[in-house]
Amino acid sequence: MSKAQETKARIVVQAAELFNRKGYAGSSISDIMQATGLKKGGIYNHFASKDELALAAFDYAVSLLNQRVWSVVKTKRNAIARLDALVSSYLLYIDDPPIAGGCPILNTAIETDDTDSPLRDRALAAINSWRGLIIRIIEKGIKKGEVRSTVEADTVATIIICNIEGAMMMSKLEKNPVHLKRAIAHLQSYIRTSLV
Amino acid sequence: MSKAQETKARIVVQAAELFNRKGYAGSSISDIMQATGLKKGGIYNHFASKDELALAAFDYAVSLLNQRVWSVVKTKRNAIARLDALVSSYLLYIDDPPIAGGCPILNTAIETDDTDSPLRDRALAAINSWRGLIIRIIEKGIKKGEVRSTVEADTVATIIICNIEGAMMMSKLEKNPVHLKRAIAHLQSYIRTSLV
DNA sequence: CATGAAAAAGACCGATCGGTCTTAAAAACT
DNA sequence: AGTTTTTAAGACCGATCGGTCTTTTTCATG
Repeated sequence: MSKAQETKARIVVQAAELFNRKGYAGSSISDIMQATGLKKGGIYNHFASKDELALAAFDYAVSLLNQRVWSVVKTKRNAIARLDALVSSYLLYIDDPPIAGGCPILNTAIETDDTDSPLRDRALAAINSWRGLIIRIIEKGIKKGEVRSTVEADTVATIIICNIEGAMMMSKLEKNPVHLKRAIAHLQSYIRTSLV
Repeated sequence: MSKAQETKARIVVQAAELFNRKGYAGSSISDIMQATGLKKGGIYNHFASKDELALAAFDYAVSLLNQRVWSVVKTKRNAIARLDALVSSYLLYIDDPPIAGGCPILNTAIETDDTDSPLRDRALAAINSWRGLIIRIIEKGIKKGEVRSTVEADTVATIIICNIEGAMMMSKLEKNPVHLKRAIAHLQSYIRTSLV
C-alpha cells in the first residue's frame, strides 16, 4: 500500500470513530482535521466531500462488525450453535468493541431514518445483510433438520436484531452492560426453546 | 394561558418535532424559526439558548409518550393485563405516533450517549422512569399472586424495553411496521409464558 | 539523483451557525 | 383609554461551517 493509500485509510479509520461517537451532523471537518492531524487540503485531496467520507467511514465500520460476527459464526457447523455464537459474540461489545461509540448501524439508522440520503440506504443495506445472514443460517438449519420446519426465519431475525440493538442502546446509555447481558441470555433461551 | 405562554408552548411543540426528526445537532435555530414562523428575537425571548429549548422540547416529547402509555395501563387492574396493554400500545406508534420522527428517548439516547450533557441525563431519567413503571407493575403483581414470585422484574423490564426500541429502529428504517408487530407479538408471548 | 506527479498545507471564500441588542409592536394592567 | 411592561422583529456580531484553490512539500519513478 502506497503512502497516499495509507493516509486515506487512516482518515477513514479515524473519521469512522468520530462519526460513530458524535454523529455525522455533530462532527465537523475541523474535528476530522484534529483527529487525523491533517489540514483541510490533506483531507479533501482524498475525498470530494464530507458526505463521501461519511459513506466510506460507515462502510468501514460495518466491515468491522461483519468481520467480528463472521469470525465466530464460521467456526460452528450446526444452525443452533451458529445462532448462539452470533448472539453471544455481542457480549464482547462492551469490553472490546470493534469500534468506539456503539453500534454504527444503530447510530446511523437513528440519525438518518427521516432523511432520503445515501447514508440511510447504507444503513438499510447493512441491516438487511445482517438479517440475510440469520435467515440463511435458519433456512439451512431447517433443511438439515436442526431447526423446526415451522420456524419463521424472518421473524427470528427481527427478534434477534431488535433485542441486540435495543439492549445496546440501553447499556450504552446507562453505562452498564447488564442490559446487553440480559438480552443475550434472553435470546439464547429463545433460540433453544423456539427453534428446535 | 396568556398569549406569551401560548407562544412559548407552540415553540416547544414545534421544536420537539423538529429535533425528533432531524436531531439536535441537525436542527438549527433557522429551522426552528421556519417551523414556528417566528424570528430570532421571538424565540430567544422565551429561551436563553438552543440547549434550553432542546431540554424543554425533550421533556414535552417524553410527556406525550408517558401520557399515551399511562392512558392504556391505567384501564387494567391485573399485572399481566397491564403489561400486555403497555406493550400493545406501541402498535399504534406507526399509524398514529405521539410525535413524528420515532421514539424521542431512543433518538436522544443515541445522539447523546457519548456526551456528558443535561440532555443525556434526561434521556437516562426517561428510560429509568419507564423501567420503574414496568418494575412496579410486576412487583405489585407478585404481591397479588398474579405473577410468579421468581420473576426478576428488572430483567423483564430490560427485555420489554429493548425489544420495543430495537423494533422501532428497524421499522422506522425499513418503513415497514412488521418488525414492531413481530416484537410486540414476541413480548406478548414472553409475558404470558414467562411471568405466570 | 533528478524530475515529473501527487499529496498536503494553508490562505481564502460565501454561507450559516448560535447568540445579542436595539427598536417597534402588542399585550397587560390601572 | 392611557400607561407600563412584555413580546417579537430584525439588524448585527464573531465564530465556524463545508468547500476551493494556489503553493509548497513529499513521494515515486527513470
